[in-house]
Amino acid sequence: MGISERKKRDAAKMRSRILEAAMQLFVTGGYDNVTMRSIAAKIEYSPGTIYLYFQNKNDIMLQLCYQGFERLLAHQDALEKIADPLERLSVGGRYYLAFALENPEIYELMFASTEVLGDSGPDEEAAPLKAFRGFAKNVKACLDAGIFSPAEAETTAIALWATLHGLASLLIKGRLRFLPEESLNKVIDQAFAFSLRKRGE
Amino acid sequence: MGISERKKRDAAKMRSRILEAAMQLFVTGGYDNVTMRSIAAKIEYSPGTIYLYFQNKNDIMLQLCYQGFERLLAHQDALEKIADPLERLSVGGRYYLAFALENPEIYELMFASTEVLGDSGPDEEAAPLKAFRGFAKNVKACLDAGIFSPAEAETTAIALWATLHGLASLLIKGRLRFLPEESLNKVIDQAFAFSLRKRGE
Amino acid sequence: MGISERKKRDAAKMRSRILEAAMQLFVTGGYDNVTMRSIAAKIEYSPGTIYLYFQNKNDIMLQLCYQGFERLLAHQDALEKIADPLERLSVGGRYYLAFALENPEIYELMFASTEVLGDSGPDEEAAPLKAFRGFAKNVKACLDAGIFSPAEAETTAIALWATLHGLASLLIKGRLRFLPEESLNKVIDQAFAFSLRKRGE
Amino acid sequence: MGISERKKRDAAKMRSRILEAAMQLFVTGGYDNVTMRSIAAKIEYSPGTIYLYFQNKNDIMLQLCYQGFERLLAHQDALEKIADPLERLSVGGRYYLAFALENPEIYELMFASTEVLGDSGPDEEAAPLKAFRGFAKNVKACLDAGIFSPAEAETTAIALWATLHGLASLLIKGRLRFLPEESLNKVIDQAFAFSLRKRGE
DNA sequence: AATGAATGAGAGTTCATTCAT
DNA sequence: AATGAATGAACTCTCATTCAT
Repeated sequence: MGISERKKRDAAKMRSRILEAAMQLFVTGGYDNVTMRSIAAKIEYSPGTIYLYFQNKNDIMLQLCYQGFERLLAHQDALEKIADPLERLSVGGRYYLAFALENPEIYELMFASTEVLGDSGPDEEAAPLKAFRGFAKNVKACLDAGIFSPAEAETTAIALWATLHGLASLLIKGRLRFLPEESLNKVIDQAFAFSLRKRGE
Repeated sequence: MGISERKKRDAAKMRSRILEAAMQLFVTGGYDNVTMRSIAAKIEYSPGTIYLYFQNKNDIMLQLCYQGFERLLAHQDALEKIADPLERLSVGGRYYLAFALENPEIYELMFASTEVLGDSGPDEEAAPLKAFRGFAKNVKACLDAGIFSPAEAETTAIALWATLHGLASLLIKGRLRFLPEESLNKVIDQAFAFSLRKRGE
Repeated sequence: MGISERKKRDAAKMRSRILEAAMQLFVTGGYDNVTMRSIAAKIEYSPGTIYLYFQNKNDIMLQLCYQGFERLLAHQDALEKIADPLERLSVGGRYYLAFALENPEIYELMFASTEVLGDSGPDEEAAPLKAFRGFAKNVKACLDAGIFSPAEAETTAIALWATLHGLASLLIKGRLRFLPEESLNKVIDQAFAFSLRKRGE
Repeated sequence: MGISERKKRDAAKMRSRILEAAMQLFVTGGYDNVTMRSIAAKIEYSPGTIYLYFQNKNDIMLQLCYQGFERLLAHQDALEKIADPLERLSVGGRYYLAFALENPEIYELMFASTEVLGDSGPDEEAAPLKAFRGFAKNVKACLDAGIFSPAEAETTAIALWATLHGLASLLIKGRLRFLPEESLNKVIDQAFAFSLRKRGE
């Protein structure tokens, strides 16, 4: 029994190494930089070996995607300590944006690619959905606290999420580059604050 | 003169046919599905012929992109008739979303691709920027009318644009597929309305 | 009759323009820079037109080659004024080298290409042969003047020609680049002088 | 260990096969006749396979080039046995010429192509330079022995090398085809002898 | 005489993937 | 479990040349 467990552990380790290598390549040079060959070279195994641990290239990217969600969710969990719901939402949003801008490639993979997550059925969307649920919970708290006008929590959450995702996406793709560098952060902050504006503000 | 004009027309027609073919392929399977070969096959010409009308593959995608902007801007111009600024903004936003959802691939090309528009300098961003400026003008009108709290028009415009873009992007990429189909439209409407909520609403 | 003559003149002019354009392109960027398209563009005619005046690309290069020989022969003719045969040979050689280095591309075409002159029969070699004959005549004069040991003029001429051509070729192809730039000219001069050394020198 | 060695041998064999195929194609129809596809067809492998053994087409030609230099240098080494410096030079020269005429295409690649060796800096010219150095050493011996007039060894060596290269090049390119076939060899011999003529000869 | 649209063949190169060992 | 040689299909793009007009 010890043997089969060790084997399992070895296999998991190998998967990790492959994912780690893929991630580094991915961050460095984008999707096209991740070739099965280059991953193999990085972990010093042969290309064929990778296929013992992953079905194909897409499978690898998918796992990378899920890893990204896990990191994002871990961030979100840390928010629980913050008592004020609006503050929680605000800090969470900033986290989200920071994550996107620090890991633009991964973020793209997670939220803006069809290739990897594909047109999969609704059930496979578990990861993005889970991330959203956490977010939505915070929104609901704001509604309950009377910070936003009564509305469906989901609707409001979607609006806020869309704003965040939109900002992230526009920034990553350089579509806000017309803004002067120095005012960029301020504008982003204000834009997000505008979305969070309370009633009567 | 009749001859040269006919030739010009023929050439324009050919460009149209190529763009049309490229578009169809693009919509079907994304950027990678558009190969010079496949376009050629679709229009029943040899691959080389395409290079008589376009510099290279990127040129084609760029033109497709510009066509998209033209259509979008044309839509925007039609808004001028609407007197009420908030209504104008609201209708404009819905237009924008509808455009994105009706031409998802093109929309992606326009606002969410690095490949085609590239990492061009701020001055080359003319087309997306122009679209934004029209939008920003409407936002300013709302501010002037006291609908939103006094704030920098640009900031507010970016926030609203980001929301729209975020909604479009999430929808296109199927990230909101967890919503029941029948409530989708309502939710989107409400989400956008939330973003546009007036002071004290 | 006037008409047909004008037409002949026009045709000749056209051939000249094409050759001129081809030459410029050739000198600028080598053989690969001369495409039928580029020639056509330069003379502002369509590619097809060129085929009305030349059989094909090779034909053009061949004519360019012959032009080169004509220029070289013109140079040689100017030598007749020099009385001293060794001096004549020396000056001629320097001319030859200078021509090669000033027109490296053309020189290559003339003396170091199979593609253009091809494996043509001995009779088509008229031009290079003629150039050689002029050279050989000067060599013979040296022999007659007792400057070189008695030997067949042709043999001696070939030896000297080979040296010149070898120098030209090595220089053009950069195979003497290991020599310090400043001593290059001196070495070339001395090398050629060595070949021309008189008996007992 | 036996296995890895066999693999090494197999790989070396494969490289040889590719080079051999490339060489044959090269000799048949020059540089342009060597296409990756044609090599692949000749060795009955797929085009991609070649890239497992060589970086690209130029790499293959480069190796062919180096092989040529190795063979030439091997020839040169064999000269050491000859005591008389002039004789050594003479035999060496004949070797050189014979090599050039027996391997005209390779010779061209080695000494008269920019494409393969390129416009590399002076230090990359190692191979041609090395060949020249051996040659220059023999020339120096002749000078030391008083066979040629005192002069810089390098200058003299260049003069002689140029003659050899010139003869080789003119012959390869058929520029001496006007000579009657039967006297060709005699003339070449004499021409080279003329270049080697001693003082007072 | 001139056009210029069109072709067809082909170039080098890259890659995910497979499979005998 | 791991290899790594091999594939085959695909890619973008270029060019000399032709021919109906």
